[in-house]
Amino acid sequence: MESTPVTPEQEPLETVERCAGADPEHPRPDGRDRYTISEVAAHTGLSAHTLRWYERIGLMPHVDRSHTGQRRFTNRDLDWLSLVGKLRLTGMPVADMVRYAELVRQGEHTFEERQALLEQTRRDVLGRIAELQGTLAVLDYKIDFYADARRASERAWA
Amino acid sequence: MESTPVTPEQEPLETVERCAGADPEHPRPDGRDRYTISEVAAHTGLSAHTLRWYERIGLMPHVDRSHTGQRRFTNRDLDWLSLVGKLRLTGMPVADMVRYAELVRQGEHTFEERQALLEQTRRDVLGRIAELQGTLAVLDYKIDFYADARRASERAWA
DNA sequence: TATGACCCTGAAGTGCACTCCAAGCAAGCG
DNA sequence: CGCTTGCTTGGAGTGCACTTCAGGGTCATA
Repeated sequence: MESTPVTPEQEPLETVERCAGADPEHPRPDGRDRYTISEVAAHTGLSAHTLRWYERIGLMPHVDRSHTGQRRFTNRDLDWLSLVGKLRLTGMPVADMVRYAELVRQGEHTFEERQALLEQTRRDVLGRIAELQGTLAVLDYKIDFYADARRASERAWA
Repeated sequence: MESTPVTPEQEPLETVERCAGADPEHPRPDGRDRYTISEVAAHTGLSAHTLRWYERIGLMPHVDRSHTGQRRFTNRDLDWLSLVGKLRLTGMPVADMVRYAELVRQGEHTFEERQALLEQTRRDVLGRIAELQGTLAVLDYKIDFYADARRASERAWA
């Protein structure tokens, strides 16, 4: 018995939060729009604990509740979590994601600041990729060294 | 007054630990071979605390001491730290670096395991780069969205 | 209606990689 | 000689991102 009917006019939360990060490997459980916390946990790979914690620290845009107070996540929440998952993969600290969530809550006049935040993140990601590629050079150098040394010592026994 | 003369025959520690990760941006302080902890901190960017901590957890191959018990790092230590720095950039956990350091201490018969460890690290780095590139797609998508939206709203005022 | 799986909360705990602290020794300088 | 600066130690503290706990309430099904 779910008391709260789906309010058709929720705050906008921008279509942009909807379409990015379509996730083909975890197909959304069919046509429903109200998921329990464990369903969302299974879908996102986050633990139920983590989902509650995200909500507490302001990283979720106000999750719906059933008449008895249990969380009921919507498809919009799933979309948001998919974006959060991507931002987490960038290495963005949680505090910055909370900041971004705040900006989204504040409406369209924060577009500029949101864009700036994502552009900074983009630069960080590019830098990190470059760093990692730098480590690959050293890794390859040393892997080759060990491979050569082992080949040489085998030849010595032949 | 440095008591311990530089023992010419130290344990091998393999030439490979010497040559990888030559660091052109922090030129080594000229021809010396005995550095204080703060010199090494300045050179590596690590704090003196961290250098002591590295030693305590077994991530350093036994650092030399002056007659009064102060640490005296050698060029070999600097080389090792430069490698450790690279491994740290890969995201390798400290525990794994300690494992690698143990293998180095144990001598040449651990070449195979060392190679395997670095190859696993290499795979991890490649995976991480792919992840990051995946996030770039989402970032670019959303940055474009905000840029377009802002351009559109500017046009609306014109 | 009873049972077992699921959900709720606030608070405390965990693991990682440092980072800082207190108390003390040692070297160089006026 | 005193002062400052730098080094030593063991142990405690920090920040982050969860994770677990204690002590309950709720839901579906037999």
